[in-house]
Amino acid sequence: MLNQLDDVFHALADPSRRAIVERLAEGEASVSELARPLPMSLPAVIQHLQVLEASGLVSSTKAGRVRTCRLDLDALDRAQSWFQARRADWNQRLDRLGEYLGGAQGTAANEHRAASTERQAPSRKH
Amino acid sequence: MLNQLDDVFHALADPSRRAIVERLAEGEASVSELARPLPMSLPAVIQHLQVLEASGLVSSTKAGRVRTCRLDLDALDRAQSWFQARRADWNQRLDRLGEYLGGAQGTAANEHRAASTERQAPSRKH
DNA sequence: TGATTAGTTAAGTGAGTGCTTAACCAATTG
DNA sequence: CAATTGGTTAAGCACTCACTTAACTAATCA
Repeated sequence: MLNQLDDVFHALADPSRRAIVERLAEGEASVSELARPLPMSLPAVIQHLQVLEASGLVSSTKAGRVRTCRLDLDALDRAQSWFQARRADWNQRLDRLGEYLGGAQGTAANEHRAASTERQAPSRKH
Repeated sequence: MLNQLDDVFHALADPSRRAIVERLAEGEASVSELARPLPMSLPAVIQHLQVLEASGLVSSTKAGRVRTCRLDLDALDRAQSWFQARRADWNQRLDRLGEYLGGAQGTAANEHRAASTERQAPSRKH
């Protein structure tokens, strides 16, 4: 269960898979709907979907002969929070640096500090 | 220049490279400082650094015989904004869905809407 | 000066990726 | 029923990846 981050980032490193995720961010879709805009065979798309499912970004259910795919927003948020953690580290270092340089507000270090340190709200109450 | 996203996500898909980025988020470091905690040969680390530099996440300069590496926070922010765009799509869809269902506030659709749609502040003034 | 330290280049290897085509199954339609 | 539609599996292939060892350069130190 640990380092799904490997799988998530690997999944997103492919432009076709990102296109699928972008499509699913606008709503559910069947396998062939997802395949239609992509310049490759159906089996290739299914393989991409398997990668996305393995990463946890996408889930799907089959009804009759059509499989419906949907995005797992929580998985997306979990990946995003890695970036936020890096930015938090960065800001913390700048804060310490600014303090060390003897300044209150308005020091050179604090000039470069960016705003968004806050975590996003949880996407589900459940 | 387009789809640096491929390169950035590919770079971050490797745990050793993420470890390097995490280290650099706390401040600059030399090649051997970055290599020390990693269970692999120095050339392997250098190859990872080349991947990170090619992605734009890391830059470096050489002074004497030591190369100092640093994180490019802007590149990190650019990658993060892809996630924010997906969440924005998602929320927009939920909004439309909620509207369609005839509700104002408090509809089932709006219940699931998460907070962070805003873009982060630019990290540099320039 | 010669030894050490910091980093780099080159070549090779085994495992994994992103596709393909061909064959196939199972639900739905005429 | 047979034909079509939606999806799946399997095998193969060119390419890339994450390492390795060995050999090397250049800056600094004793």
